[in-house]
Amino acid sequence: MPKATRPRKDRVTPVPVVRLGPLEDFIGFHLRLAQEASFRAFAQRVGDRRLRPSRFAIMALIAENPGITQTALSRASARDKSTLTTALDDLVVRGLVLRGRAPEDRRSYALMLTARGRQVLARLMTHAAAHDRQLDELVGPAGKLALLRLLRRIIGGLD
Amino acid sequence: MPKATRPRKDRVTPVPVVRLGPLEDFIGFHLRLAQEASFRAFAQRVGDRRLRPSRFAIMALIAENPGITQTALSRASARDKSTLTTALDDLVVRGLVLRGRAPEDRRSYALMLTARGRQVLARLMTHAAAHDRQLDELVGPAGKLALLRLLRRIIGGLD
DNA sequence: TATTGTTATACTCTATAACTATA
DNA sequence: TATAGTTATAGAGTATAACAATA
Repeated sequence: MPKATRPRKDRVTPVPVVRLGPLEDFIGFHLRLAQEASFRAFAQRVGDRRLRPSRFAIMALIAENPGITQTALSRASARDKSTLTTALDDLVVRGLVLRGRAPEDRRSYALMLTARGRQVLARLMTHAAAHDRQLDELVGPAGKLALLRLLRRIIGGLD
Repeated sequence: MPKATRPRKDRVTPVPVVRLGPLEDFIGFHLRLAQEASFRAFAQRVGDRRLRPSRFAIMALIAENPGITQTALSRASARDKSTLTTALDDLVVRGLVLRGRAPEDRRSYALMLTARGRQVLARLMTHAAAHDRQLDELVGPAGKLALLRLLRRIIGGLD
């Protein structure tokens, strides 16, 4: 370990950090950094650039709610319906999602996963589970429950 | 209230909700929703589309670390340096940030706020404080401490 | 050789408004 | 009139790679 003998730089501050000032105590700032870090770690785990967390969430929601309409899905994922159109176009073209017409209301679509979509989702789900286990380990079992509870309060309270 | 007499639709499920399935327990999914909700609420509070949370964070970090370089700032905000270039170009053009050459290393810039930048930041800071108070109320005083601690673990653990 | 910052480029995500087709 | 979804369009945000200046 040759690095062990490297002389430390003289510093006024103990570490070469940036002072956060008021940001230090802002929940919003930390939410952004944590979400960003989580996003990156998940994307890196999956590898495929075209299967990012947002696509994973869409597919998971369709799998859990077969026949869901695009509008319902857009509400659940907090996105405008036009945003969903683009994402679903991509998933349909790639043979992962099926847009079936809903017979009872011919304005809307009934979304479903294809067989291939279910396979891909299963693979993503193992990555997501592993990713979430990594997060669990960082915060501990009690921390996970507390964190989810606190995040849900924020999500529900800022409607 | 004429709606009071509207007959309820027969539903198998008690409310027209979307089932989250495994997402229900994923930290990453809730981080995204919470960050999104917080982002929106802050942006709405500020009004100005060109002063979003990311710009606010940049300005706050410069104010707290006058003379900071772009690279140091990019690390603190977890963005590539090329991303910072664009954002700083905008802030400089608008007269909020000053790029001064650092005499000791002429490759880098020493960033500072202009007088106008300090004024704008002060205004943003009051919005941010109000926004954070709103979040505080949602999670409670003990919840805030717990939440910050948990988020820091995630941020620090996913390097 | 390595680092700071810029530029060129491209891709994703997002939303608004106007549109269509149905209801 | 109202709703589901599409399209056209635009704007942020992000990153990679190649580059010039400096160390």
